[in-house]
Amino acid sequence: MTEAKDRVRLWLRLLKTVRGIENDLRETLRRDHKTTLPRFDVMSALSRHPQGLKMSQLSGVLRVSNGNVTGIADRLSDEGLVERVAVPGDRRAIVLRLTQAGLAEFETQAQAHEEWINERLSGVSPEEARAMAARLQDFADAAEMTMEKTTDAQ
Amino acid sequence: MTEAKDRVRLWLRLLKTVRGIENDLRETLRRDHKTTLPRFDVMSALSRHPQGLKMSQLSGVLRVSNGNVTGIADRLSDEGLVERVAVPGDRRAIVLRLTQAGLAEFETQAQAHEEWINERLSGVSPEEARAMAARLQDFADAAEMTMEKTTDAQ
DNA sequence: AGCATTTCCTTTACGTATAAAATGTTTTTA
DNA sequence: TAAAAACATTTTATACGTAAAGGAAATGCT
Repeated sequence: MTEAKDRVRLWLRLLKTVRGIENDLRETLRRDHKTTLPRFDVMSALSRHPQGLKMSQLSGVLRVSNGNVTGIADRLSDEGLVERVAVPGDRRAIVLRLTQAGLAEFETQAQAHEEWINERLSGVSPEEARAMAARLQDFADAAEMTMEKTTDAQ
Repeated sequence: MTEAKDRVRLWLRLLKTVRGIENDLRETLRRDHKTTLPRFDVMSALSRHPQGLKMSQLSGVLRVSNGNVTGIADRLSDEGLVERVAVPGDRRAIVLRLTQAGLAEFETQAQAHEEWINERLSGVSPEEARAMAARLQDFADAAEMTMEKTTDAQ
C-alpha cells in the first residue's frame, strides 16, 4: 500500500527531475549550438564508433525506432555532419558515420555539454553522484532480470 | 575534471533510467488503456483540480508549451473525457475540466498505473525510494536557487 | 534452383513537443 | 478614451517519436 506510494513518488520525482534538466538543456543546445538532444545523441554514438554504425545498430544503441533514426540522419546529412556509406557485402544495409566536419562539431558540443552538466548538477557532490548513479544502475539491473524472466516465459 | 565526469555519468544514467521506464509505460498505457503518458498527465492534473484549470495554468503546471496543451485537450475533448468551459469574467480564458466519463476513466487508469509502477520499481525498497526521492528533491531545490540567482541577474 | 522467410531501411499516419506568429480580449497608459 | 501594452489561447512550421506497412535484398529450406 504505502510502499506503492513511495515508489510512485520516486517515479514522479525522477520524471520531473529529468524533464527539468532536459528542458534547460534543450534551450542551451538550441541557443549555443543550433542543435537538439536527439541529434547530439546520434553524433555522440557515432563518435564512439569511428568506423560508423549501421542504421539498425544505431537505433538499437539509442533504443529508438528505425524510422526515427532515418529522419535524424537525413537532417544531419543535409548539413554535412554525417554521411551514409554503402556496406560492401550487403546492399540493404547502410553505415552512418561522422564526417570530418561532424567530428569537429561534435567535439566542441561535447566539451560544452560536459561543462554545462557539471554546472547544472553542481548541487550534487561527486561522491553523491557516484552513489546515486550506482544505485540507479543496480535497480536497472534488477529490472532487467525481471524483464528477462517475463520474456523467457513466452 | 573527474567530478565533472561523475556528474555527467549520473545524468546519463538518470536519462537512461527514466527513458527505459517511460518506454515500458508507453507500451502499457497504449495496450491496456488506449492512451498515452501526456494524456494521462493532463487528466491527472485535472483530477487534482475538480473545478478545472485554465489552459495557461495547465501548461504551467505540466511545464509544457501552450500549443502542446491545446492539441492534447482537442483530442481528449473529441473523446468526451474533458470539456472546455468559458470563464465568466474573461472571454480570453477557457477552463478545462474532466467530464464524468473522464473522471471515471482516470480513476481506473490511475489505479492501474500505481500498481504498474510499484511492480516496475519492485527492485527498489520503500526506504530506498523515499531516500532517493528526498535526495532528488534536495538537489532540485539547489538547482532552483541557482536558477533564481541567474534570473535575478537580469 | 526456387520460393517463403527474414532482415534492413524507408515511408506513412499520427501524436507529442517547441518557438514564433496570429487572433481576439483585457488592461494600462498617455 | 484612444493607442499601446499585456494576456490567453490557437495556429503554423518544424522536429521528434512510435507503430505499422512497404520495397529491396539476403537467407534458408526443400
